[in-house]
Amino acid sequence: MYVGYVLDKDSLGLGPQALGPRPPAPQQYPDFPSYSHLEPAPAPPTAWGRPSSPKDDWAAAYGPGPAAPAASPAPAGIRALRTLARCLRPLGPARPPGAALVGPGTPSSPGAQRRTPYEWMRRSGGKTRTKDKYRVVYTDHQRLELEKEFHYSRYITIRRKSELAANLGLTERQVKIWFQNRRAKERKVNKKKQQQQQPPQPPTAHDITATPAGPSLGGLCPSNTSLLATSSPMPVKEEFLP
DNA sequence: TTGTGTTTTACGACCTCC
DNA sequence: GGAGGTCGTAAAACACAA
Repeated sequence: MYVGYVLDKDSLGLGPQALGPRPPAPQQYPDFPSYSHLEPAPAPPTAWGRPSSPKDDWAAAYGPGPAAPAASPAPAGIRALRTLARCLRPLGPARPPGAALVGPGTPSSPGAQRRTPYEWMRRSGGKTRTKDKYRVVYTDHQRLELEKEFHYSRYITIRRKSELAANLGLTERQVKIWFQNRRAKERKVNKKKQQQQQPPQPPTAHDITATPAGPSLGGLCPSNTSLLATSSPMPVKEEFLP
């Protein structure tokens, strides 16, 4: 997910606070003064319907019991919603807001949890990830919050990771991996952008030594550009400031 | 409906830092 | 040695053209 997606949320009524430098207001996190996006909203609609759990919960969550009910079977109007969302989202995500977040029978716990039962598949010779529900799809709310955090800082602190995981019903491992994937995605986008801007040239040492923290960010949309332009090279969380 | 391309989660391998 | 970084990749989820 990316800015375009977040902007989508804006267009859908989530408000401008969804992006950009966080206002200094409500100090929900004393050590994180500028962070205010975790409004006391209703519990995030996690795909698995429960708060973050220890890794050992996986087996229980994926156990023999019936899977969590579908978040919502795609209604007739969903198509139209998707089309609309796509129009609003140049680099749109795979799943638009409002669409079914998880399919029927979606496992109630993702990430590290699924490590346990599939261990034999991945480790042993015939490793395959083709057991039903190899991965979950994060909810819009989860992605939005992760995106906001990402736009605040490309690298999440341990403390924020904990908080975010708890608030979003994810594991810390999932948050960590999400950030890793998000950075990878950003690098990919930047690389693509760079290649489009300049004609093909043989790789130079500069290309090879480009640092992840510094590249021009925000090629995703105008608002993102302006947002990131103000945070060069990288925003620094207050807890890291002298 | 189906085939195909893209995006999103998740992992393993490997590296660096403390 | 453990945690977390990048990189490469697998596979599910999804969009869309044919």
